[in-house]
Amino acid sequence: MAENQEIEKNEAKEVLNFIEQKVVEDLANGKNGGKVQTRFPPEPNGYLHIGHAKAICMDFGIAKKYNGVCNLRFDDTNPVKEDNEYVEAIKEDIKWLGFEWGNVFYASDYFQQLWDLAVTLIKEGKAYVDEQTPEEIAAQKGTPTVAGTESPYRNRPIEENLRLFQEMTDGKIEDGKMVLRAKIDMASSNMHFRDPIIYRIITTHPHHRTGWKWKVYPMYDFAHGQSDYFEGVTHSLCTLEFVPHRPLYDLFIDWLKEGKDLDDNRPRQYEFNKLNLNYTLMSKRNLLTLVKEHVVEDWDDPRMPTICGFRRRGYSPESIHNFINKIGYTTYDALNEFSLLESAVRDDLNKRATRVAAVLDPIKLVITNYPEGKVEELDAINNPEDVNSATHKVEFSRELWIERDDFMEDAPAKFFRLGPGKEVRLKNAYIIKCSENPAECIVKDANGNIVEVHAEFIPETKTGEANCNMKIKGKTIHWVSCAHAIKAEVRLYDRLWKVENPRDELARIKEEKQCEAIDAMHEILNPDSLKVLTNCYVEKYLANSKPLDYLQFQRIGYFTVDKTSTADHLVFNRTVGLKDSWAKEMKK
RNA sequence: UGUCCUAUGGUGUAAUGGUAGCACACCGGUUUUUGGUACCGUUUGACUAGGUUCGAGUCCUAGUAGGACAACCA
Repeated sequence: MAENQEIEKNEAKEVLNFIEQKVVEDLANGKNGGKVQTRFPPEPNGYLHIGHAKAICMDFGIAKKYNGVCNLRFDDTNPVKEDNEYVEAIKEDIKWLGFEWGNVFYASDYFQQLWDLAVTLIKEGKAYVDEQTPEEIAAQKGTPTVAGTESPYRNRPIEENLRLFQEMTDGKIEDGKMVLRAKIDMASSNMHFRDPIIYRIITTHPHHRTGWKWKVYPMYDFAHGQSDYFEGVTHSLCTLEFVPHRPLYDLFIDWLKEGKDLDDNRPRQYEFNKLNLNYTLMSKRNLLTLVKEHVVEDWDDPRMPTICGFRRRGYSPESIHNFINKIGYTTYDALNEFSLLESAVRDDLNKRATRVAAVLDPIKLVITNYPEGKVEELDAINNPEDVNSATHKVEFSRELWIERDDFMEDAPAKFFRLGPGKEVRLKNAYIIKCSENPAECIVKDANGNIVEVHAEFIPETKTGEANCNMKIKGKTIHWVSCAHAIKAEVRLYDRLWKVENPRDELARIKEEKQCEAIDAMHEILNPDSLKVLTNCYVEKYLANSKPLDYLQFQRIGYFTVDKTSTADHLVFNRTVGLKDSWAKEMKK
């Protein structure tokens, strides 16, 4: 009893990550009037990946848990790269993960406010129009260890700045000829303070929402923090690389408030570590390259680390949540093992996947003492993990397909499947036995390849009947009836990259060979990331399966139906293999 | 030769100055009509050196190692 209480106590003791602890603390102190508001701020220039899922679980999770609101805000300040296609895809992925946003906002909602502030800053002598080339500006920026130098345009008259910025806004200035810069400190140890560019001219691309209205667009750093402020965000959560941006956001808000009431409830930014997964390349830029260069089929290729890729691969949202919960949030730049994600998806799918029979590499098994033409309908449990599981029917007959791997002519001692003199149980059916004499149980073609296996069944061992629990040395193997099974295509996916840390490796190769990203990628791409099997047989029950159904091909792995699957041509994707201690044993 | 951040088993992560736990991975075993699942068990850890303290993984200092920051990207 005392022990049970102790266990309950331990379970009740919830571990809060450092950001949750801050939120709890703020709530306890009555900060922000007890309000919690977060936001998820993607740029609509690509699809969401599992790294975003970590941020989504944080942003939406905090709001949900502490009775707050999480808004979706598209940081759409660069019309050159952004598109509405991505807006819709991002919404779909967030919904699939199971989260609901409060409002949908866009940084472009604030273009006027931001522009007004820019004009105010010019009037206050805090911003100036620079006419130098990007190269000149970059050269003057200095380096992290060497102070920058001031632009010759830094101290031009306010009236002139005002006039030029207006001309930029009116589309009278060519793209790239001028920018608006904040006047801060060219010698700052924080590079972001070295007179950051806050507005640039873009006249050649329409914005996905504002069309051709604007000719000047705010830079991210001038839009992001203020957008949070405009919306009333209380906890502005982001990844570690934005730590040095935080003081800049704070400064802009000070300027916005004209120095008044600076000790306010402004958004407080907290930074956590982003997700790094081994054997996985995460950056949107690189993922875009894979799509554009047709290395993968599309953003939702099941080998992609995108949310839609994992979805098509057969991952459940819950498995992704569980994985994110397990890796946690810290300020340490970690590299997580992919096997942890795989264990999360196996764990979830074990509870929910429907068990079916599929033979991926078929060899014919003839039950020589089973009557020709006879068919029995047997019961197969959908999920043994579920005590209330339904069942479905499977047909048994004289000729079956079994897995080629499940028969060996000369087997090692620990091989408990079929072979001369060996007996196994056919799942949900009978115990069968091969003759001791290889000539009686093996049929070979002219090249010596085994093309058919013969065995006899023991009638009274039918599952559910008196002797069904008869002890035998062999294991239980799966099968499908030749006359009833459906031919199918099965796609076996494996990791896309050969190396554990493709990000670093890619950088190294590019540096060494001075080549393009795509060329470097080809050196570390796993040539076996996709194997298409076209000669597979699945049980008839699968004729009615639908894309994204969670399935377990018994003894093989978890699978789902691909979106390209049709009644005439079934296509299955392998989500993840079952743990295979036999394969491990064989490697020794 | 800057600023900021980080350092706990192989990997990731707990503890909030008081017995270093957990998960994954690994290895071994039990159960099993999935060589799956479940269950049990073994091995494995505080970057280094000082300091504060009755007591330091935790606080301080220095060193070491790693990361972030120099796009008219976000």
